[in-house]
Amino acid sequence: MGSTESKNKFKDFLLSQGLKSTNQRELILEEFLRAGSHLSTEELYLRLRKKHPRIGYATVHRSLKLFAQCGIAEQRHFGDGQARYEASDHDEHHDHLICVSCGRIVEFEDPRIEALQVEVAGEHGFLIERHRLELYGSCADCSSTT
Amino acid sequence: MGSTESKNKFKDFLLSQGLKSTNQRELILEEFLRAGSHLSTEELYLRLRKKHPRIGYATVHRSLKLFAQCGIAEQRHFGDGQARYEASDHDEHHDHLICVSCGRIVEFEDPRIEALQVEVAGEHGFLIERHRLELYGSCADCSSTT
DNA sequence: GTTTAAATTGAAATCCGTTTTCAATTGGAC
DNA sequence: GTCCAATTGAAAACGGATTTCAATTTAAAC
Repeated sequence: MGSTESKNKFKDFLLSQGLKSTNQRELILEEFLRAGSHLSTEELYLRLRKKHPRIGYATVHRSLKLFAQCGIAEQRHFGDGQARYEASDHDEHHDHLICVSCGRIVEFEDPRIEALQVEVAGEHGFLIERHRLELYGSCADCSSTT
Repeated sequence: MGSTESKNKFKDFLLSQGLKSTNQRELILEEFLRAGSHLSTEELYLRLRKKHPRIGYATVHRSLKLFAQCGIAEQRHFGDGQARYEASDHDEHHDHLICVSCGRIVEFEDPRIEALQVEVAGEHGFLIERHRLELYGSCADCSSTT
């Protein structure tokens, strides 16, 4: 999903919900899209504050929740105790590789794993809605320097 | 890992770490092993308090952490914001199916998925230490009643 | 059994990320 | 411009996890 597309989708969402388009929401969305994925609320807030010191943490928090509701962002938890958000790309689902040493996060997808998940769930009578697959380990850089 | 085995392992662990074997720790471990898996600290604490009103939440919390350190328990997070603990079974790793409707948690394992994980990680230069795979959906009971 | 030093306990306080409150401000329909 | 509802930011509240600390218990030494 492109940057313009996300912005339009968000505007449509605001309209459809009777919500207002504000300067803060535009600034926050722009920085969110620019900043790359997997940012925590805190990180996005700090980035924004550099240029726009009058934006409050609560507004960043609320905006990220709106982005998630509207479908242009997704909330993730990688076990470090804080929520992270990434821009959605509805065409392609993906999972994550997380380097336990440097924190690098790499996205991947594998249809074979997805298929097996459905199969295994079926064997237990489950109908899958969503899943979470995270692989924790060392990335190439961190493995070589040990 | 049997109940007696876990108790012995915990005693050895306490000795090796210069920690003390106490009445509370024994009671908490017994209830933990009896209660079945995926309990939160709160849940275990409430169960214990029925028979032993003088046991404090902090002690339950600290004991669970010790169980995890010693290897007879593992901490899990299923996205409801609180940690859960399950008795370890070091022979057999497993993942989880979680029913989003009734909260039922079913364990499963699939070597084919595990193998693919290693393969995919390798393609990205990662060496996997551990992973987390959770499938969220409706269990048979909940699917049929809708 | 008594003494003693160190570990443990439980209640309460603290931490820390998330979420809510509320008075002041802003958006946008009219 | 007027008006009402939505929004904002600072601060407070929240909730689970963790720590503090004085009192207690453990178990090793005597």
